[in-house]
Amino acid sequence: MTLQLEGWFARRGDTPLGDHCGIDRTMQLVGNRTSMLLLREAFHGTTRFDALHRRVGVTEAVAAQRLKELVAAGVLTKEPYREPGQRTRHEYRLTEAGHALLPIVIALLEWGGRYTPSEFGPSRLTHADCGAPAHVEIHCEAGHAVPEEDLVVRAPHDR
Amino acid sequence: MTLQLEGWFARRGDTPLGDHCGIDRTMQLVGNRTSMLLLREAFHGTTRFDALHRRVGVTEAVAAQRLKELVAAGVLTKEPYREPGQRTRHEYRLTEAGHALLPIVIALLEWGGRYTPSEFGPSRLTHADCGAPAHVEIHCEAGHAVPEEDLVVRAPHDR
DNA sequence: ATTCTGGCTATGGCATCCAATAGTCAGCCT
DNA sequence: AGGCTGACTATTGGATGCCATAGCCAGAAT
Repeated sequence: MTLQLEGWFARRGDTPLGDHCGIDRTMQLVGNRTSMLLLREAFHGTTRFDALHRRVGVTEAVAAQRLKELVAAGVLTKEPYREPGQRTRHEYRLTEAGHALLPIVIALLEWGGRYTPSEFGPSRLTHADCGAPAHVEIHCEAGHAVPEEDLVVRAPHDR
Repeated sequence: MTLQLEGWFARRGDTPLGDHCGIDRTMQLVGNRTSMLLLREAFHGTTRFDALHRRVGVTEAVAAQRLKELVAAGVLTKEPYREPGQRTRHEYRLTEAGHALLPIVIALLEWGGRYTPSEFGPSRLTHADCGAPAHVEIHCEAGHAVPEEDLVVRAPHDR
């Protein structure tokens, strides 16, 4: 009913993992509501400060602060651009590391849609090519869907 | 380079989504470091208060508070049990909704392992049945892996 | 009867997150 | 020249998250 642990994960005592755990490090970087919602907007294609802060529904001060952190964390870039006849502005775009956050964002979206009540239904995810419903899943490189009890977590450099 | 939006998502102005967004609701329930780490331990099979608070590395007061919230959110249950010759204790176990958080937790783990520096390497995930490396992916029900640009997000009850 | 352990609760304080309000600055528009 | 807009910065204040320390209570062990 739970994961299978290997390496020293399996026989550790009560010592906390602390920064050795990727979950912890990820949560410290992007584990707050505003950052996740800003990332949602970035995945929706929103690039400008004004739209970002408005669509997330947060004050400008907070949006500016979180965006600065996300740029520092390397998940967004702030790049100058100019539309013809406009002055130079900046746009926020996902880096490769930022794009790699998609499974987290979609997993949050799916879980919320399924397990938290809302007067509106959940968003539906589909594959553009074939139209079939899409979901976040754990898959192995041999192509199998991996259920929780078949997932092995091996601690780094085994000892 | 971004998601494909359908329904009113595609043509909304600058109105914030607020609680209509599952990401937001999920973050409000479990979007903090301690809750995620407690969930990590739950997936590792840890059920007792003492072990949970020690292995997460958080004070008892905070652990008690977060566990209470997780139970209230319906992702953990607190059930009495007794070992022979021991007094009644309580164990914290994942509910079905709790187990459904696994993709979020694993996605956080994978991203942290790949994009945040650590003196130790990342944890390795494998499929117990075939031994192949495993990852969190977005898949459609027809069996295709869905890249970001082919993922369609349709707003609830299209209008 | 006293001690010990597991599982908490209580208190105080510091830090972070957020809202609300106000102000700044650059440059286009009139 | 003055106003407007986009993109911020600054300040105040409240709520939440966390730590550290201390205390409480039930029931087994002694």
